[in-house]
Amino acid sequence: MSTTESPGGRRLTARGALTRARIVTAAADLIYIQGVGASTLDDVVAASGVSKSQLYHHFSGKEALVRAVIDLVGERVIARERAALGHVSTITGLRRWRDALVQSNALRHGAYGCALGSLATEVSDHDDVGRLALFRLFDEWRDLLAGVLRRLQEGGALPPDASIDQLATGLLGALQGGYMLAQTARDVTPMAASVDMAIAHIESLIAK
Amino acid sequence: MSTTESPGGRRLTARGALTRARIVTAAADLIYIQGVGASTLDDVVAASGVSKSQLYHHFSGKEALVRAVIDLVGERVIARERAALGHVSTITGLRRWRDALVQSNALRHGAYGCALGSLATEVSDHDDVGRLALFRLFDEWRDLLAGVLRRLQEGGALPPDASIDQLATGLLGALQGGYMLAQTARDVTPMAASVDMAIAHIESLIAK
DNA sequence: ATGGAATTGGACGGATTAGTCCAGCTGTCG
DNA sequence: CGACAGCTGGACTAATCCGTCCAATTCCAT
Repeated sequence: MSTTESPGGRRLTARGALTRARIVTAAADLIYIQGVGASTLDDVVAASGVSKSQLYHHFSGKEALVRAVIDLVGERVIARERAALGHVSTITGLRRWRDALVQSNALRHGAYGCALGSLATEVSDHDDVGRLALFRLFDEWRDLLAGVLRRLQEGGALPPDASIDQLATGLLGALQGGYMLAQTARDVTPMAASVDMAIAHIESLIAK
Repeated sequence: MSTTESPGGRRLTARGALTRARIVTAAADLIYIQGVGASTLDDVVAASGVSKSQLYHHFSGKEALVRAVIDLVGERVIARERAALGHVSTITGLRRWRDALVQSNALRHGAYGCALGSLATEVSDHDDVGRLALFRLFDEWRDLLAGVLRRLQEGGALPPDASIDQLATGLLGALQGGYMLAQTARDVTPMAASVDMAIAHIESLIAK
């Protein structure tokens, strides 16, 4: 499940695990703001307050570190989305989910985009292992959205012939595209418009 | 309109212009495939077959080159979209536009995503001038889509109270998000699903 | 044609970056 | 407690990358 390569069967003390975690969280923060390419290992060393050899003790190189960052960011996002979507079964709940994302993105005026999405565009064409990890994360996210839609369907709101998976993919796509447009505009508006369109479409399918 | 800084009032011979163009097109190709961060100036020099000093003769540095690439890629994309969308006034025409994009993306199995979109996520948080250029390009693209929707509206297909601009933004957002998911999945399917959802929504607004 | 500006070639330098090495410290387990 | 494996610190290297310099060549205006 995890792409992190914990070197073969090595022991890991509590202190080692803590150091490792400090490195990954510092790297994740840097990468979220600067991007993968602009974040150097020296940056990570400085930001995390560990030494170079510790970094190379825990990771075989930059690529391995980026993969660990993907895992961490993925866990964070999925945990957040699971909490937000896990029990939603109404259109109102879906709109609340939208509101939270829009508000959170508005705080930074659209900057940085989606932590997972930005990672995806920068990593996907360059590291196949990382790409696969991101693919699985997006799939998990899509599944959470599909769960909401399925509950809507089971509750009779959505017609039985509605293609849940395609709708969930479209919803996630609209969100991601909206993030990107908002990042470029430094304004949350296009992100809100994209998600709203997707939700409006789902609403339009609801039997009146 | 252009972000390219042609050094103050200098003359530019035909040969100079040709060299400049060779540099920018080579850089654009490299960046499309490798991304901005992974493309070095030495790469550009090697790929374009010009010398380092020529590059620095025509551009003040990497940032200026990237901005020129944004301009070039932007012109290409906008020209393509203008040709594809400029006179579309039916849902059928919109679907044909979708088919062309999906087919083209399918040829590369989703790889590389949208030339403009990938550029946007990598540049937006790092170079404000480049970000603004990209913002204007996306706005122009959105305008082309809005033109189609407006013609649909004027033809009576779309109701007069439909918010053309928000629909165009949603359509563009769905396309961009679809590109990103396709890039991560190395499969065009999620891109098709995203755009299809947006088009289906527009169709659902059509008065029956 | 001829002087000056535009253009070209490639070697070079300084800074940064990824990655190495090793000596010493710390924790764990018998 | 003692030995061994994990862990830490930071100096060090090799490579890469951005940017500079300058001499040689080509082009344009007069």
